[in-house]
Amino acid sequence: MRSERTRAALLSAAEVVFARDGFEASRIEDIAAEAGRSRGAFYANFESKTEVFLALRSLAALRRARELRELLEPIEGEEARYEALIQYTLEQICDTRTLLLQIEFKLFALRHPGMLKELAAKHVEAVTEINERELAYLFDQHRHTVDDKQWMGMAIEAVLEGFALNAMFSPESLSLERLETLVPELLARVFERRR
Amino acid sequence: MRSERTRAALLSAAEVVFARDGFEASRIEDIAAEAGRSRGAFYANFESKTEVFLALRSLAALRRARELRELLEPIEGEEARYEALIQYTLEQICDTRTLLLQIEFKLFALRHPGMLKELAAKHVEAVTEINERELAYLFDQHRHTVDDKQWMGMAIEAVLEGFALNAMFSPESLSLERLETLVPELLARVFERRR
Amino acid sequence: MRSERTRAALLSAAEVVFARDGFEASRIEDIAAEAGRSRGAFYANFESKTEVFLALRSLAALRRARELRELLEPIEGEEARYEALIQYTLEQICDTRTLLLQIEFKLFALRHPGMLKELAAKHVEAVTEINERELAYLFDQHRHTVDDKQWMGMAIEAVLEGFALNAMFSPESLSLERLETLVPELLARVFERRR
Amino acid sequence: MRSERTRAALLSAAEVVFARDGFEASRIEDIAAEAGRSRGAFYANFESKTEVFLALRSLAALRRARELRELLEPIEGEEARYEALIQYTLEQICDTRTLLLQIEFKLFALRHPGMLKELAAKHVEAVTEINERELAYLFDQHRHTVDDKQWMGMAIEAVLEGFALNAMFSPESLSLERLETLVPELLARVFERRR
DNA sequence: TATGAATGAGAGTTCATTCAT
DNA sequence: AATGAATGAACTCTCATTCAT
Repeated sequence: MRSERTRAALLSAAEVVFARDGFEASRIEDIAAEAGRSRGAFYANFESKTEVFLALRSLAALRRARELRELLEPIEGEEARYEALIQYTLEQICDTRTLLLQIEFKLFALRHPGMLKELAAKHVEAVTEINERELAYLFDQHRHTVDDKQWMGMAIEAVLEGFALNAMFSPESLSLERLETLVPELLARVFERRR
Repeated sequence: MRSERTRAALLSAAEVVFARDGFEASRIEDIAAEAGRSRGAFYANFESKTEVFLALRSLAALRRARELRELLEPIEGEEARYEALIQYTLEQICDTRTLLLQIEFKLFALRHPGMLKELAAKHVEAVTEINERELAYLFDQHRHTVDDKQWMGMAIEAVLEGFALNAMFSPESLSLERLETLVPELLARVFERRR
Repeated sequence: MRSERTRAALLSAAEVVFARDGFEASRIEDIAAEAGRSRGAFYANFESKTEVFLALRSLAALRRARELRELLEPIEGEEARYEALIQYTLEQICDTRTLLLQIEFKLFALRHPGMLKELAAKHVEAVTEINERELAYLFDQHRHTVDDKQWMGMAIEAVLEGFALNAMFSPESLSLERLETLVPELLARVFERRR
Repeated sequence: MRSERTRAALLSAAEVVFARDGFEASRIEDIAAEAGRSRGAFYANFESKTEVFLALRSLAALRRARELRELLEPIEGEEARYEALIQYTLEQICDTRTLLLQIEFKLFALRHPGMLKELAAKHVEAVTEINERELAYLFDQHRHTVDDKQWMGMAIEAVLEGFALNAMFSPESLSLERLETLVPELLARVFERRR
């Protein structure tokens, strides 16, 4: 269907523009232009600026779940899987667009108290579900409760977002090499692993 | 002088409003109202929204340096000082307003490429200077270079900002108690300390 | 196309408002209202107040050239043509809107030194081109150089603008009848004609 | 008195600023600064922006009358006086500030219909009075009525203003030398003199 | 479904004017 | 009389959204 492709193009464009300019400063016109479409096409596919922004988040969660599954499924052995997971997480730090969008998303939620509870719940659920479904077998089932998985997921995001933001802000101080040794160490602490 | 008080009131109000609404969504009118002043008073004291925002950052850096000095000066013994420093840093995570403002500031810099280099340099310098002047004697002088102090400072900010943002976003997942044990552990890693 | 009509309506309205209120005192809102459109329609068609103002000038020059051609083409004989030209020029003095706009335009140029050179050059070129193309055959080709045509064109404008402004200011002192005898005499001097 | 000097300084500054920027675009702050005074000093001496602007006109008329008297009184012989008068008038074309201010004044009057009648009457009266008192004996008393003197005065202003404006706008087309031959010729026509 | 002209609320900013000092 | 901080109305311009096509 024509509109399916248009919708996808707009979402993709929105991702670029929101990450680049921030939610507030992003203009519908720029998103439409980035997608090679018109303002009208935007409003034929989405209710509002807010709607696309939030739609983007759901997609990102789905994408991450799929990526993780595809990555870990073929790997044998808990240790190897753990290594792959850490590696994947570390790589995420380079996906600045997604991380920036995620920071933006959380700031947005914070600034719209009416939506905060719902947005946070949905987000945490998505994160935890990934952990639960994709990663459950990585952990000693007795050591980690559902509750553990929740805060661990959020803690990983906290580390990723914090370092991504600051590395973008001052690549001189936080070089990629530094991150490559530092971030895995911190993540290991979160997972309560000794390396 | 009247204007001295007005300027201070406006800065204080700007801090509240910028943290609450974000830089882009903040309206001069709201800042003025929060300060009990008029829009005109704002423009008599500041060139633009951007100017106050950046002025706020300089003040925050100064404030942090002063606080740290006042905290550590009277404390005797390296270990006690380190404990106090970690404690102070942990407490900062509760100063959500300042942390939110700092995230906002870094996003702002990222989105104004023309200013990024300068803003980042100034910020890193401030952070490093704090480390240099206030914290130098805390560390084994031979183990840490100036370069170390730079990235360590930024890494601490990364951790603080990441966790502050996510704790605000989802206090259910990242409760204060959790942070109180987790964050010091991570900071210890950054300082390469065993606890 | 809708926008074609809107643009024309806005230009027409701008002419009225600029002449009535002056460039500086003219409000976009008034121009839009005069055209029966909204402020937004204005900015969809023009970059700024300045842009419309200058666009108006180009149009006026074109209009004048066309009017002159249409007037003089069908007339046979140099003397008859000269009479018609003087008549046309005299009639222009009643087109107070255009003259007021022209004064306003020259003041604008004077007060924007960065644009002055360019605006003046373009204006003089337009005036001279009219003289060159439409009026060349009216003059003894050996007596008038291109340079002559330049200053003559500007001198005519000087007389028209000066008298139009003062006649509007004080119609009691400078009545239309007075102008009808005085202005042609002065123009004759400019053209170095005896009547 | 202190305030006398302040008032004079402000008037003088206003002349500069109004001529340079036009009435609408002129800012009280600029006038005060040009006079080395504060906004408050301005409002201690004048009611409003409009008031100074109009006050300036009265002063200019007085100044011109005095200048003319001082110029012509010592000259013997009608012909010599006429020459001096023409010379004086021609020189006025170089006093662009005054002429610009005069154009601005007439435009202002035109755009404030409520004041137009009164302003025009006062202005024409001033011009005519100069002619009447200072210049009466220059003319053949039987040839020129009061009415004549009125329109002649205004016609001279029309020529001066028109040429001054256009010479400033495009000095390339209307050079000072050209004006020096052209303007006296036109003025002679106005005075119905053969040269 | 898609276009893009048009809307209009609302933003940042300016500045004539007021007023406490 | 003079200062200059403060006011607030009014301005230009932006942009999410609507709507005729």
